[in-house]
Amino acid sequence: MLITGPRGTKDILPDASGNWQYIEKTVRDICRLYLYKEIRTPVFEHTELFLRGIGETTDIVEKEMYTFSDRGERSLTLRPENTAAVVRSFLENKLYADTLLNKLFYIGPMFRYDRPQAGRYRQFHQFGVEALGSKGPAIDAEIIMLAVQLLRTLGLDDLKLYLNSVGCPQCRPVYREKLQNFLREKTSNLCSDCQSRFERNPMRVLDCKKEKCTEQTQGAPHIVDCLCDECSTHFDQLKSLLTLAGVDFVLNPRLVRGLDYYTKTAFEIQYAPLGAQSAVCGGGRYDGLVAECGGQSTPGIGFAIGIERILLALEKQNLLPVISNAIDVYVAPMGIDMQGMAFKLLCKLRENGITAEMDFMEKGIKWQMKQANKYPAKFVAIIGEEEAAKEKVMLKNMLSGVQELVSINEVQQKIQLDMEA
RNA sequence: GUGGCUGUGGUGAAGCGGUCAACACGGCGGAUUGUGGUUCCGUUAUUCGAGGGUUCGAUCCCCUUCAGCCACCCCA
Repeated sequence: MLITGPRGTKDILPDASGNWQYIEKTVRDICRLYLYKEIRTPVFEHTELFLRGIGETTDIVEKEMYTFSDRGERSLTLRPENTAAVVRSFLENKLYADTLLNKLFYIGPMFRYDRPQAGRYRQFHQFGVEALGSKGPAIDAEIIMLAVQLLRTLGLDDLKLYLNSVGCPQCRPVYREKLQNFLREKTSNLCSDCQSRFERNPMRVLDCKKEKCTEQTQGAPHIVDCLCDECSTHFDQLKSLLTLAGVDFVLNPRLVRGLDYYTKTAFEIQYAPLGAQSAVCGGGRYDGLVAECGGQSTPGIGFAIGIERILLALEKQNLLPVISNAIDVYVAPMGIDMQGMAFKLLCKLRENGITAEMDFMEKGIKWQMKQANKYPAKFVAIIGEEEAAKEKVMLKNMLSGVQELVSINEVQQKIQLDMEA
């Protein structure tokens, strides 16, 4: 039996890597436009970072992390997300000393021990953005616009932007208690998951998709009605900024993020045709995270986009660019004796920036012509005994079928002339 | 982690107890040994995800296992 790749991992094969490069390039272009700079952090961190950053009772930490001890008995974890690591790096490298506002992005693999499904892998890739330093709503709006513009640039519409505010340490406990009071006598009617959520994280009950739970939560108090003045003003300002920017959004009072560090703004962008994996982008504000990681209290906001899911969406909509294998010249030696001359020509063409290929399989002219046609090649430079004797090449234009005998030095000129035309 | 469906060549797939394991694409060879895209011909699965069992006989039935997909959970 062959050794297979681990469950939930996927090879990005030659035919698909072009699609990844296309997305990565689009991401980088947009980030340049918004002046977000790339940060690259390690794929593993001290386990402690995620316990503190993401929250010990979150599903990610409780059951989805790849945690192991290294040979020095350190507990390490393959990053399940990258915000905590960016914050760690921000503090460790004192990025706050360089500028008041740090605008960063990352793109790379993340790891979660989940049950695999289409659009859900154990090693998956996220593009994410983090802005550290500003507490005002304008940066929230910018971040959301970046996500929206990226998805639009890729050609995706039919996207829904859901928005909510989850409050801050001032107002959230007040809301939490209100919600618990509302749910208290209904707990017996909730699903078993929600019964345990009632104590631990009552806000997640609102997020439950089970019909009986949704029924019970009809008329539940909304957090947006319980926000403190600061959070409420922030939320109102964000909404008006987004309206000014011309983006549609849907207020979703039930939207709760799964990571503990979120405060105030929470948002999610969904692409409905992906079914259960429709959440294509998720993010929000995390004003408490930097302090939680041991730094000076610094506000922050960010989001992450799942690249596999974007790819699925683009495939579904037929929005992926066609990647061409076209080449300028195929050099075809007729027989092994001509190989040296062919190779010399090949090298010369490439030195001059001409996309060229030759036969490495030592096949006949017929096979080589077929190959040339497959790429397709604009020209084939045929080198037979007769041509070789004269230090010349039979240059065939594959489109017109016209061929002429030219000297080795002329090949390049002929091709460049054609390329300009 | 729970439940369901699926697993046949490089790919897309028929077959569902005894077949030579269809067909299509692709690959390779030829017709056309100094010339491609069309056409035609030939060839391409000691084997049906892996392991075990039932049976005279298993791709087909049963069990185990692995993997993928779908829903839940969670999330990007």
